[in-house]
Amino acid sequence: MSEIPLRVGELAARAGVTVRALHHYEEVGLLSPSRTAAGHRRYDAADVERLQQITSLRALGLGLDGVRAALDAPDFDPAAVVERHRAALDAEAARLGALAARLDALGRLLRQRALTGAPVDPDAFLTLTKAMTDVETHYTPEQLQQLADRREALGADAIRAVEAEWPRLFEALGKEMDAGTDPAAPAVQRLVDRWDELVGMFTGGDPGIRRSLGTAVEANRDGMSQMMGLDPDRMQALFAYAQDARDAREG
Amino acid sequence: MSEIPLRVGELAARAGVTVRALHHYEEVGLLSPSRTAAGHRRYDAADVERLQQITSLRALGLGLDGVRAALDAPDFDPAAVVERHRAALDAEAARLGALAARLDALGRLLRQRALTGAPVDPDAFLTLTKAMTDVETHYTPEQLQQLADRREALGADAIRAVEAEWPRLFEALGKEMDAGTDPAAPAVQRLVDRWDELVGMFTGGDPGIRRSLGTAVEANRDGMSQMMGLDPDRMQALFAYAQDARDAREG
DNA sequence: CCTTGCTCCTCACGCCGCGTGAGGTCCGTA
DNA sequence: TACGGACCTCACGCGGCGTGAGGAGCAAGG
Repeated sequence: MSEIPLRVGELAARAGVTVRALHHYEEVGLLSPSRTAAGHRRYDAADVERLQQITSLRALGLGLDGVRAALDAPDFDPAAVVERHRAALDAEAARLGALAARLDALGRLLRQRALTGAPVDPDAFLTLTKAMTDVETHYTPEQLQQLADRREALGADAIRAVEAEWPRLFEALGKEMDAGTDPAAPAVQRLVDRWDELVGMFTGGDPGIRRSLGTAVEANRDGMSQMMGLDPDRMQALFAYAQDARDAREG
Repeated sequence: MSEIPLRVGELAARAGVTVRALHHYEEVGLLSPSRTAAGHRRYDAADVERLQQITSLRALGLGLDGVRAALDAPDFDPAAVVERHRAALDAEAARLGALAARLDALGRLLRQRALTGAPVDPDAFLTLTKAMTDVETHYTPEQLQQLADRREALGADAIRAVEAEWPRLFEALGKEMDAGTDPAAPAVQRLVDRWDELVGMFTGGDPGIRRSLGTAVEANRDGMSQMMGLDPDRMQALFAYAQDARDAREG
């Protein structure tokens, strides 16, 4: 525990910061050590303590301005600082969460295409990505939040199960359609019921979200078919067939 | 749906980006429109499409380098890009989470001091902050993660309840100590049992974490007493009294 | 044809928290 | 006195634009 003032390198090593950072703190007027005659910096005990405070506040994620405010302002409300900063953190976390959601969705789509053997070349990737961001524009921020909540509530396993089921469902329904089965037939009805059930898991039964989903599909058939790994025309036909089945059910 | 090439301002408005951004994309070689004789930029349909791809990829959180890689590299693996980027996002989220945990802990301490009427002047704030970061150095990253998990498992309400209980517990135990009650007395035993119970909620019963907590307290009595809103000497005395009670229980 | 008012152009600095040299000086020890 | 290491001061770089400054093009009205 030497009491003699420290030189930059020594202080840097002890405090776990770089020499450059110490220089920088001095440049911005955060920490101003005394100098020797030759101009070498000397950090005394007070400087060391101030540096510790600086690093502590920095560890909270405060910017150097915030640190200066906390250290130099005589009137400053710690609780308010913590709260404001916490709010900023939350906002940032939300932003990251949104990005993560997008990436996850994209990852799901890529996995799906891998499952169905669809090509995943760069072009498809770009189309897919664009389709995804397009779709987002059809939901309000609140709805997107609801969707995220819904996914979290369902859990990753359930989502993966649904992902795996979709292509099979499409294929099965496509076979019935190709075979010319009556949309009112029980086999078709079961498939379409399951379809609606899966969609229901996704929408959480919210009619607003359902409507938005509808308009999103309407507005971007090509993108949606990309997302489903189907040919646009075939998707169109499948949707119509499923709608016939629903009409037959109700009427 | 005009098919004529767009001017910067128009494209910017439609695509939801700024003119400066379009200039920038051109500077870094991402999007190079043709020019009129006078040097004004003209964006044709291909340029518009490329911009859409750029904004889509940017919306995933990719940097401009990443965007260029995705758009210009003929061989590039979408899944790998998504996965790598997702991993980076997770790391960032973890960093934010750590910050949030620190801020929450600090917020708890500030609330606690407000409860007990202890002063929350800037100095106390700084000491507190420093004590917190000091304490962290006594835990391994794994242990810190465990503690975070534990807090999440307990939930905010339980934590708040515990927070409110601590000062009362200290006060009650302090009264017994001041009154000279035998540490083996049932009243004291009950209080110390509750003490250990609360600590157990925090540590999750992990002996490693308990040891680290012990060394942290040992190493920084002043800081810890700050965190508890007690005088260091009184904290010391309370700890000794509680230990006497534990010894009496076992022996 | 000229003016007006808008859009466009090209520099070029600023931000945030340092990292990373380059080129030169000082310090402690042999 | 010589040497190796620690120190010094510039000064640019990063990422993704924001924000002027200062000037020229463009469509429409007078």
